[in-house]
Amino acid sequence: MTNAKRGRPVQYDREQALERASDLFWSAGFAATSLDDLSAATQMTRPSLAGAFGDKEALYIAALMRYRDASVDAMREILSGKRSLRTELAEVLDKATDVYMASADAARGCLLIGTASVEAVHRPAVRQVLQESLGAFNAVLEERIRNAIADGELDPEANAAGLASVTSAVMHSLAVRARAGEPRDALDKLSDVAVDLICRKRP
Amino acid sequence: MTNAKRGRPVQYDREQALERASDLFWSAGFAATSLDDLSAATQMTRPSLAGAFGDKEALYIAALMRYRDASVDAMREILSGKRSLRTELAEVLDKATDVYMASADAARGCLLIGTASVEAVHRPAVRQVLQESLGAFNAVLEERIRNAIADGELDPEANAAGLASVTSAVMHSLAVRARAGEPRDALDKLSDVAVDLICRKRP
DNA sequence: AGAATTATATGCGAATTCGTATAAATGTCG
DNA sequence: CGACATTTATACGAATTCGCATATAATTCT
Repeated sequence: MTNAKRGRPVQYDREQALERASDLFWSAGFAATSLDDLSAATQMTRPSLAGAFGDKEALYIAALMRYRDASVDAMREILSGKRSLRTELAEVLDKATDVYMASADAARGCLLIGTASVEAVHRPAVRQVLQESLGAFNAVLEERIRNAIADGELDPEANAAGLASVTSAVMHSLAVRARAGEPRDALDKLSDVAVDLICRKRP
Repeated sequence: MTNAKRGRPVQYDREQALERASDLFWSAGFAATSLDDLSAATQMTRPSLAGAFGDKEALYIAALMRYRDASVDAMREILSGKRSLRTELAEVLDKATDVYMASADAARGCLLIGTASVEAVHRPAVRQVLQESLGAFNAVLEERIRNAIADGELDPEANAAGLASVTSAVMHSLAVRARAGEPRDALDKLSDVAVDLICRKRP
């Protein structure tokens, strides 16, 4: 038996192509990004794109998932539990804001919140990825908060799920506000207040 | 001198046209809504649309502003100060969620957050409307919270601007999560926790 | 009544857009 | 070296999309 790859070998780098595609989707959104744009950015012809990823929606979803996986990993790393919850949460929000405002031009916010939200209504597959992704971020937060309760940094009766949900809400808002053009210090103020509120013990 | 309107009178109702246009933009977003769609929904021909509103972006912006003005008014009405801050904030979030999930089909969230965010990056005019709108909602919240501090419902040292910002964040998140397909009770839980957190007095 | 003014109706045209069909290229296996 | 498998290159076609150009309708002013 033989097991080597038959046929002409692929010339593109799948990961790199996804990254370039993400860049376009991230700033212009799904609907305003054409296959020609994607073809030019990835250096792949349209038939190659189709062969590698399927149609435009499939490529978009692959880009969303890659973004989410990397982002969830980065968040989990920060929330290692080595430092206080307060410190780690502040860093999560700070680093998220870095990403949301990273572009040299207008801030692009979060790929998922900023661009998948629009498509979610008419594209069930996108909606599902978005929902699952929001849930994934939230789960990481909730687990870390649960540990903080167990460690006594938060009150024993604190509501881990609820506090995680509020923390998620702040991230969603940072993403929206970044894309709306709000300045960095406005976003930082929100983060500061939120961390204070979330980490404050009961009266 | 004469001052009556010359020429053929307009047949369309500007307000109604804007409402119908908003409906399309709200569910499909700006980029995925064509002028033909808008023409069909408003019962106006494309030249009439152009004459009445300008190009597609101008029509979109008019729809955004109309939506914002109505929404800010509704919010201001609820935050009249006749009841406790806690009660009024809970109603704001509850009524907002009603709107975000009103559609018979997939939830559409907030027209501004759900659809203007994507366009904001490449369309400065949209970005400005979005930013101003977020600010307008926030200002109404902040004023009401300031009153609650003066009335003693909140601590005298409470940070009105900060608490308003967090309340805004929760609304942004409700809008995003609605569009992501999250169920009503998940949104309500977030609202409940947030109101508790925001209205809780210091330890 | 007729001229002037403004709105609506119809339709054209240039440009995009997306998927695929066909042909050429580049590798492996016998 | 030749048959086969798979990717890339080129190009086509059908459908949209948007703005405008031209023609028609409805109203007011003289």
